[in-house]
Amino acid sequence: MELSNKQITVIFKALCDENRVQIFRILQNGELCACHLLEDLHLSQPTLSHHMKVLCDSGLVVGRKEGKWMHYSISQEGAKIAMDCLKEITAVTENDCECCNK
Amino acid sequence: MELSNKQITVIFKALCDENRVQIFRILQNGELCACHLLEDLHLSQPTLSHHMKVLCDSGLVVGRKEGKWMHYSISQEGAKIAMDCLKEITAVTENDCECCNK
DNA sequence: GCTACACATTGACAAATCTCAATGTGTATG
DNA sequence: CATACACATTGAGATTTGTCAATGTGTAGC
Repeated sequence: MELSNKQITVIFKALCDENRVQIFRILQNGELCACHLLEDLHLSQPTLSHHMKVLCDSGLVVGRKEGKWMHYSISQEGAKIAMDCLKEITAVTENDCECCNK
Repeated sequence: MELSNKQITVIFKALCDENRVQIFRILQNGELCACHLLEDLHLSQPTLSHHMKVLCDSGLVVGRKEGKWMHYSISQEGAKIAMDCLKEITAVTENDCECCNK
């Protein structure tokens, strides 16, 4: 699967904000609904909702609706895609540099 | 090694801009100096310099000065740290959710 | 249907980011 | 030392992002 540069930025934007990183740490204990996430974070409800959208767009988090509640959890499939993507984008072919004669 | 939320955001900011992702793709062929990177990108020299600073700050890219030239390359150590970090932050302990009785 | 609740969306503002022109810094070369 | 080159830094403008108050949407319970 070949991802575009744009798609890659969407994935890793999930980890470019301190509050979103903190959300990952909280979700590591398992699936949680938004109202419980809100208790652990110093954020307004609309701001949390915004961050959850960014996280879901990245594929690293998935939401599951159940009645009034939205349950969020870390996606292992999403994590694997991000992992593969990171591995692929940092892989090198170890060629020599044409401009430094090493 | 325990990274702070802030440190994690610095690492993954490297991959949050399309031009920077493209720089990774170019550097996959091996170390390159800034002037050659500039040839392959539709960016001004100051803008490239800005992006290279963001990349070096992330640890995913390292710069090596040689006379007038700065040679940039992907850091395998940095890549490993980012990989470990991604793995750690997306790991779950598989607890049940207290609010959905599943 | 009315009310309460959980969450999303909208709108507005502040802060951060991306970008480039201009300028600065350090290095080689004549 | 004067010039040219490679790159960094500064400053300014445009865009994007993070944030919250206000409002909208859908669901459950009475």
